[in-house]
Amino acid sequence: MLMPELPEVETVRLGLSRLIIGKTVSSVEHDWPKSFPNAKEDVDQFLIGSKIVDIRRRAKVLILELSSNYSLVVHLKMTGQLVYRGTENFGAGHPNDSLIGKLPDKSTRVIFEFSDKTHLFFNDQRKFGWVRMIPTPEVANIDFMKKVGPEPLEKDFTFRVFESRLKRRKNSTIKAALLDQTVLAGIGNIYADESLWGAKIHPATKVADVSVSKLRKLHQEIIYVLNLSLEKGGSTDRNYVNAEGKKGSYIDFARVFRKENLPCYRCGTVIIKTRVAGRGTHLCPKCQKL
DNA sequence: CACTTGACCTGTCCGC
DNA sequence: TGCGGACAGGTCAAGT
Repeated sequence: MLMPELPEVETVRLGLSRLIIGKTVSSVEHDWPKSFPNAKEDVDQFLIGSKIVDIRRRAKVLILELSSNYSLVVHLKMTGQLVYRGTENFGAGHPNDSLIGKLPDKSTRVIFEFSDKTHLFFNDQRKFGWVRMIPTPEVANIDFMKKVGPEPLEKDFTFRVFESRLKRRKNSTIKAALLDQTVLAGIGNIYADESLWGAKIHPATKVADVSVSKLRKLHQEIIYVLNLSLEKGGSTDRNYVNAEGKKGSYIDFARVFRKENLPCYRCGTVIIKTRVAGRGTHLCPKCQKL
């Protein structure tokens, strides 16, 4: 599956910003209620005929602001994709750097058509993701937005802030804490494993047992791996693609994620895969001791 | 309140 | 080849 985390969602945001800002929605089709739950009368009133005026991101959530003062709020969860197709390549085949062929396909849940006859497809194999319309001023009031932690790539994500947010999870494992979106925003399974390897911390270490020096290193590693991945257009593990349907390349630079049975880049010890916080977890048993 | 587990889904892979 | 079960892992609800 995919696992869109902060760098993947930000890559989609950048692509969509370039491709669809200023376009007017002319129609929408959807076949799975949970993928797009809004009532038809709201769609007709606040979506059809509205322009996309801005695209923002908070944590792993995308916010497509409409001229109607509503927003399309999108969570890709594990297998969601937002792919734009212009008229010139509508229904196009399968470029080498893409995972997507003709659209719509069997995982297409929502199709937005713009007034210039181009389309935005929301694909989601496992149907965990969703798109929903919310009045723009209310976006900040949804529960998730009120509870979500700081953005790790913003300047205000200092070590002090990180340390203070971790206090709420001092009895859980450091991996569970990194995955907790109320501690900090945007980390998922890939970047949790990658940053813990970088800081030489065993993922099952209790937060309270991680030394201050290792926490400092972890804070730096989180920022480092997220920036590196953003530079590489995110990670395509199985089916993440950007707004043009293209893959990201961070996975080629990954140091532990999906590296089980391969030598550790630092010490050559064989990387193992285990389970921590209910997730598949990759680590070097020599560099990352409990 | 802190923390863990199960549910939500579909597709793939592995062992028999 | 077919088939059952484990696994993939973001978030929320429900349970301890």
